[in-house]
Amino acid sequence: MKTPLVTVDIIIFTVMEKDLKVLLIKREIDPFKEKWAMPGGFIKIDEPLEEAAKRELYEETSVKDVYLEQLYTFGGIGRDPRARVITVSYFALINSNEVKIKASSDASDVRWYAVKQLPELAFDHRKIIEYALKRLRWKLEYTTVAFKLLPEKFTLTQLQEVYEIIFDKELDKRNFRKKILSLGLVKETKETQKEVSHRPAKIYSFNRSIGIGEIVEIF
Amino acid sequence: MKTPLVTVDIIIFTVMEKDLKVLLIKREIDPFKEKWAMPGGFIKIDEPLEEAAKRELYEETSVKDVYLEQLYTFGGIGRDPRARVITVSYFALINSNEVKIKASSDASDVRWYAVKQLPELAFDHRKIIEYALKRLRWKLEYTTVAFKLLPEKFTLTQLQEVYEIIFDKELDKRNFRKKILSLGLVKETKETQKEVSHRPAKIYSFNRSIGIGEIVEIF
DNA sequence: CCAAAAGTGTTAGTGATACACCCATGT
DNA sequence: ACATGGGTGTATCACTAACACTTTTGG
Repeated sequence: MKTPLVTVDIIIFTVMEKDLKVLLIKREIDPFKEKWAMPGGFIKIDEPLEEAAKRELYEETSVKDVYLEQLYTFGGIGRDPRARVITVSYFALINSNEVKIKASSDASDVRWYAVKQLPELAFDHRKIIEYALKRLRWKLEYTTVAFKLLPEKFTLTQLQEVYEIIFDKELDKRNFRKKILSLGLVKETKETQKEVSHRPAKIYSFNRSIGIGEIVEIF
Repeated sequence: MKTPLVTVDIIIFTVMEKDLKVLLIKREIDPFKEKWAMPGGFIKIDEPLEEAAKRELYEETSVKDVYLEQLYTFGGIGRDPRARVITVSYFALINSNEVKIKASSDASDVRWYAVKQLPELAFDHRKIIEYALKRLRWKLEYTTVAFKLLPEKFTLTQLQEVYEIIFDKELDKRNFRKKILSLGLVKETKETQKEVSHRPAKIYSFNRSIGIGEIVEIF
């Protein structure tokens, strides 16, 4: 029986330099040579899907330890000019600290692009990124995944910036804090910001008694 | 290159006889001979995924014209004892009127089962149904899909019953009506219920200016 | 006139929004 | 002392939740 090929693709987001970014790789082979694409590739016959996604991400970008969830399976005919290929796409988040270490890990053909300034993309990857972006906004509104875009310890202003950047909208500082604190999502640490030329902010950490990705209506 | 096989499976829900039901088929061949399974099967090499889902559903159960959306892609190794099989599952809703015509369409080995009384299921289908049920509850809360479980014209009590059955929880009649009417989800028709031995209810229809499945916070 | 389900308003409480000033630190 | 971002409270409005009786029809 003829059966389609199966790939996984990973769309990984981070917040960096006050911008929402995705990690892309420049293709070195046809089809779509020289175009940019999300990390991904064919799955192995004895490999679970999510593991394949992690493996491809690590092989191609040296990025690991990310929040990962399945996004959608794209299976239109003609996605790939060579053959029928079905791709199971995964949605990943990583915090900007780890990114600094890993993004430049190999050649310069792996880059973080601001989602507002994407280059020409291979396959149907633009469509996939748009879909992922909707999911990301939804996830921020209704779950606690935002914390996966921040390091272990953060200030409330940093947290608010994550929301503002992704929603592309300013939020009221007082109301934001009231909401986050009343939901008990974070706990204070004893630390404060260092070496800032203004009043230092309190440092918080995520309240681990609430699961990351758990459904909590935030806005 | 070795590549997995790809199937689609459809989990179709309806509300019937004051119960939430799913359509299952008794398998006539191994593996899992005599066990019940969701409709589905291998996709064709030149067939879009969603079309494959519709085709399998129609071939196996004569059910068509359903609300259909992709649910999740299950790809664990060992799902199918014969080979590596990845299944793209679809989530479908149909209203109980159409069901009456079509459910008994062929042999008695196609049956609607109450989700609370499922028989022994093939493959990982129980897990898939549980996942679908969570999605269904979520969809009812945040979108307008409930209307896909009702005929074109319905009473508010019928609508409320759909919610009560799926949430497995009683709702306040006055508050429910206030909410539905204030969201403008329905419009009154000129008709009323006939041949009931009590005050006849007004008949409503879905307000088509709001898309089915559109996100609207209902509860 | 009885049974059955339809239909309808008010109140109290909770959460959302809008808004402006003082505080702590480094230079 | 000034510049910078950190941190805080209150009032209004909208929405939610709880709750019981009257209406219309058929039998």
